[in-house]
Amino acid sequence: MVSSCLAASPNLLLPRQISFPAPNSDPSLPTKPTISSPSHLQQLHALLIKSGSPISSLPFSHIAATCALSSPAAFSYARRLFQRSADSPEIFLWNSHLNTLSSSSSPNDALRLFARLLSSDLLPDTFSCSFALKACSQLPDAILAGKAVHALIFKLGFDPDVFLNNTVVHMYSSHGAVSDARLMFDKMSSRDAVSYNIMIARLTKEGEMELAREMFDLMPERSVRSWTSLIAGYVQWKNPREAVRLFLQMETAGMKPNEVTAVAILSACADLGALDLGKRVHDYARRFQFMKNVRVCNTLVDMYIKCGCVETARKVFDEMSERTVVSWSAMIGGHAIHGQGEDALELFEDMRNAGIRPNPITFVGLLHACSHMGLLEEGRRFFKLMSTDYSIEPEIEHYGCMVDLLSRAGLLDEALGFIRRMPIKPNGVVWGALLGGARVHKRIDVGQEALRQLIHLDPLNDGYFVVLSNIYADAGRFEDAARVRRLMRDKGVKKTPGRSTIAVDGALHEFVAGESDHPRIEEIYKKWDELLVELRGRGYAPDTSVVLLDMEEREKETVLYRHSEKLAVVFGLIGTPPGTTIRIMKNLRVCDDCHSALKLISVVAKREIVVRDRNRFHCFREGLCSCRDYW
DNA sequence: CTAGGGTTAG
Repeated sequence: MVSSCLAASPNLLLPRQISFPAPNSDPSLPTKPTISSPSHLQQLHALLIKSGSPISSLPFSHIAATCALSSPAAFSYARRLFQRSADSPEIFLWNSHLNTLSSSSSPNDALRLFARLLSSDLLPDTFSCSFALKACSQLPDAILAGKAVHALIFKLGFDPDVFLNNTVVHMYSSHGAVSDARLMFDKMSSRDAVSYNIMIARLTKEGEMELAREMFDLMPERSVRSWTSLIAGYVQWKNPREAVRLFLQMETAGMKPNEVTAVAILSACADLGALDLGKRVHDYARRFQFMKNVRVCNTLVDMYIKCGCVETARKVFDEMSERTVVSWSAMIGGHAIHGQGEDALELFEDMRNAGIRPNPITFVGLLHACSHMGLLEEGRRFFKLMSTDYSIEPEIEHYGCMVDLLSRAGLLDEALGFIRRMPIKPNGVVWGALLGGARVHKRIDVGQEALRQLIHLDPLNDGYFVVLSNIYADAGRFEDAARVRRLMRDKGVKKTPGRSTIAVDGALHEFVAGESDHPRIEEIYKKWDELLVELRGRGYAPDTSVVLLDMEEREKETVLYRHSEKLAVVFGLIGTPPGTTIRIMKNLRVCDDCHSALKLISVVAKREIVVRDRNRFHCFREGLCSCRDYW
């Protein structure tokens, strides 16, 4: 036995009230090949010797891994084996088991082994402690155990070790103890890039982007991971523009993006509809063999979907070597928002045949597909199927989809009954779906009820007031329409202006309804006037009922002609080569008048026009829209 | 033998 003057003491170094799980005290521990008596081990050991096997540390560690957590007798036998291994110090073997266990499915075992190490006559070294901390980081309730290890590290005098200190910072960070992590970070005698990266990652998760940025700017040397963490943070907190800016800076700084960077930046491209950059990242991913990474492909598929290129998305999807539930759900949802309900449903069959289990998000996609295409019975079937066949209980999103499905199909009373019977409290999305259906089917009564609820649930959302006001105006009840607008004004709710963006020659151009500060606005107006003549010739009549302002008919028309999506499309016509697809993004839903106009423009100008609005995609081509006017 | 970043809906 190794003797040491500290031999009896390590347990005393631990704060009294903190205890590690006692060996074998956890009955819920998964049964693993435990060795109940030393004799089994001895047989195994004898076999090794007889077969002339060189007693390397490999069989030793296997023996020890199985018996170290078994009966006390087996444990002490294992220890005797440890001590006889001549070529490496005993602590090395402990550590290698700790390593295995800390990254296993039950990191608790690592803590149990660590506790045994502490009650032995050996002292843990920096490696042992780092494995114990890793285990603590992975266990949801192990922050106290982590603090105990931290105390031990301090008392054993390991505190100048940067590597170990980083593990401590990460342990606190992984439990969301930001201030403890920060305290440790500040106290450390020296810090490296990893120390900063851990803090940046935590701060971005907390949404503290300014602090994260400060750390990033402060750190002496930034690694690919530093850049990637910050970029991913901006993406997560819906600042994709900043993410892209940082990504371009990163390239300038000569850093090489890796798979994780690609995922983050593709996600930003999806948000922005930045197809050009997305394509560039796709090329890059191909060049550096990123395409075998499922997550890269999933995000790429999503990027193409959100940039209006379903076909390309589907091509990437079809060529993937491996597909997870995320891949299938993304593609199903993609077909759905592009109005390809049948493809979505077919893909679900393929998914089942591939043996992939759908999750709640898969069903959001399927229900979306049904509501966008008016597939009433299929929608009802999926809604039932999710709980009966897959025991997935519908969440608020699923209820929202069902209300959308029913009310757009004209079953407004059923939709209302459905809402009243919902086991969870309906939210703004649910009532908003009902309101949308009420507009389509001109049901003033239902619209009024929906708005009554929405005023409480989502009081600052101007869209609802606008819709109800539209319903009134459409029915010729202009007084009521005006009353809703007054109500809106009294409540201090401002109408969100419509904004449409289009990328031309790599630059993003934004048009705001009614505004005229684009450098080529005169050209745009002129082109529109020419176009208008042709449109009228093909039966276009401005539908001024969508204009809620109090003004003369003539003025209303002008307002209508300055809708952001029209301006953007016209700019697309003069700013891009003939025959190329025009891609627009809009912050609100496309209005009825623009919808009819865009259909005609696709014929007159012989262009495909893809519009991503708040809800879905509209692809205008040869006078028709992919939504089949059901939206 | 030890540490850090990522995907689908709303």
